[in-house]
Amino acid sequence: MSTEEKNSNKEIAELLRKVSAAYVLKGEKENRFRIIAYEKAADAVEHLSRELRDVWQDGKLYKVPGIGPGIGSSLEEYFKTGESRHFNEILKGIPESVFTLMKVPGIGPKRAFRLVMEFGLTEKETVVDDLLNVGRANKISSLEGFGQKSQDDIIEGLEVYQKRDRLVERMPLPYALDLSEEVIKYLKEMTKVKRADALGSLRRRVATIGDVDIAVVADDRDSKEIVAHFLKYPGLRSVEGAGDAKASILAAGNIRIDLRVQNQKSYGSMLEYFTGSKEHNIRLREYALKKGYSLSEYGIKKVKNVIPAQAGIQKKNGSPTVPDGRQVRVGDDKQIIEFKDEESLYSFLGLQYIPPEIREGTNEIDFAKVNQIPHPVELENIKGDFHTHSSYDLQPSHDMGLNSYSELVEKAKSLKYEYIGFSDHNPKKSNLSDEEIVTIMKKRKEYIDKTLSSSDIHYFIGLEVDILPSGELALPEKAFDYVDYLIVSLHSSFTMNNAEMTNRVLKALSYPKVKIFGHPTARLLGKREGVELDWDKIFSFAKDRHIALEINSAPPRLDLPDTLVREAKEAGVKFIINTDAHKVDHMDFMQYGVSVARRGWLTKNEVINTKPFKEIKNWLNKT
DNA sequence: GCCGTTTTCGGCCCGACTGTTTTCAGTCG
Repeated sequence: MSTEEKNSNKEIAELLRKVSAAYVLKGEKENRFRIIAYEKAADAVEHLSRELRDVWQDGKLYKVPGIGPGIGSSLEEYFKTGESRHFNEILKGIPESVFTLMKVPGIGPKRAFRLVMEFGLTEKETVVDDLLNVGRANKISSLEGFGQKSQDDIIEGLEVYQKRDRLVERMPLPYALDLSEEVIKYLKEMTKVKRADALGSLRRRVATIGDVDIAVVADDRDSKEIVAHFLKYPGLRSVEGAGDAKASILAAGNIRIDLRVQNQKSYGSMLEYFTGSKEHNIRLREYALKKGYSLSEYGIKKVKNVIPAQAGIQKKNGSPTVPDGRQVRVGDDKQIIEFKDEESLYSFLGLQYIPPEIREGTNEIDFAKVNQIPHPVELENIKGDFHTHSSYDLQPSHDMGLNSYSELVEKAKSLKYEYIGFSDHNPKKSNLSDEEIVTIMKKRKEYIDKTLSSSDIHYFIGLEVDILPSGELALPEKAFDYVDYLIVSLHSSFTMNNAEMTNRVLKALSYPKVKIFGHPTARLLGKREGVELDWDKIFSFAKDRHIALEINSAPPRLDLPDTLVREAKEAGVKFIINTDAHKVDHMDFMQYGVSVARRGWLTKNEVINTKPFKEIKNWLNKT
């Protein structure tokens, strides 16, 4: 994960943050908004779903929000020549070791610069150790503006950094959800806990989770007791910090868990605020400010002339209801308006309710203003699963499943599905002749049809076929007669360049009966980055040929990633949400794929396996 | 330095905590 290739988005975001920090050092006051601008640009680059360099080459650099003429021209120069004179000028005189120290908790740009300069710690490789030595020799506390406590905190921060350096992995969503449910269950052992929710990235169902945020509703007077209970959580490894109404601990695996206790009256604002994302909150506050409201985790304050939103506004706390469109002088009314749920908060601001999954600060607020937030697909809409692996032995190229076709069918029935598709891996090509493979496939079809002849659920016979490096399929075409559909996916040779990989995939998608592109980026969360593809080409091909992009629900995959899902949706592509189950229990993973779809703004209309059996048959026959 | 169904100029999110402080600076989420 620590790849910092030249011109990667990660590297560029880091560069922009360095420039931002440099402006802090040059003068935080006069550069205040420039600093924010660079930070915003860095965020935007970091969250981009494709390489900024490619965006630049497509001539769309200035379409990236946060990149304007100033930063943009510097970046162009950087792409062309490998450096930017402007960035160099700003960064001049700031040793690299300063930026290393800034990664230590509790050390920001100013302290980092000060410490590096005071003690001459210009070696980037050793600066953490060097500063630790200086601190242990009791030399920091005598600096002006530092004291004993500062020195202790810095030493502690350095030690944490050293330990945590290699452990900053984020965990896949499903594991974090399990952990949060366990903690919530533990908290609810106390009857004074009226309600507990997992917030933050967990509630937004982000594919990987850094730390677990949990909020609790309780009376104010009970909060201390609840915090104390939390600090006795059996999975606790250490206490990071604890106050009256909040605390954070490290659980096994160095997972940070934050707890906050709040009363019911203002819980809506709390939920919104700690659900985030940070970008969503900033945009929501900017939007509120334009309407004359200041937003915080406690509620809303009026700050100036108020033009209320169109939809009738009900003021809480006895404030007068303001008729539509009338401008009202509120003066210095500092009263805070509280919201017990999020619906009333968004509605107060004249916004449609925004589901947590899409609160990412893209353009959800613009959509909510005009009531255009689509109704997201739900788990209950799913009518079948097309990616399941059975224990039928067709000498497959990869892992077999653990359960029989009949058992998969039973599970599908228990999930109230209308249909199920079987997609074992293709027979291993290197061990078998084409004729042998055809025979195996024929026998398999006969076996399935015989075994399930009296089944009261519809089934489809499919196969998951490897895309060979050449783009050919690892299945002879004569065997296609024995399947209803094919899933094609990448299982090897992941490191081709973009153009080669794109051609490879397009060729694979051109074969008859190919209806699904399985786990399209082939990423493995925390282990392997996704492949490079020209997504525009893939999307338009898939759309024209009625090929569905898979959203693979398996916890380590969650692939296609949500940002690409949204782009594909805008390109008119259809999707299918599958589990890639290798045993019946895995079929319960469907909820995670649905979360990815929701984060990609999908409604059920764009998800093929929400359609009834008849439509599925039509789709399978479309070419 | 960026940005605009209230602006091409005049704005730019909000609050907590902590420490070294006589009113604030730095860091964090």
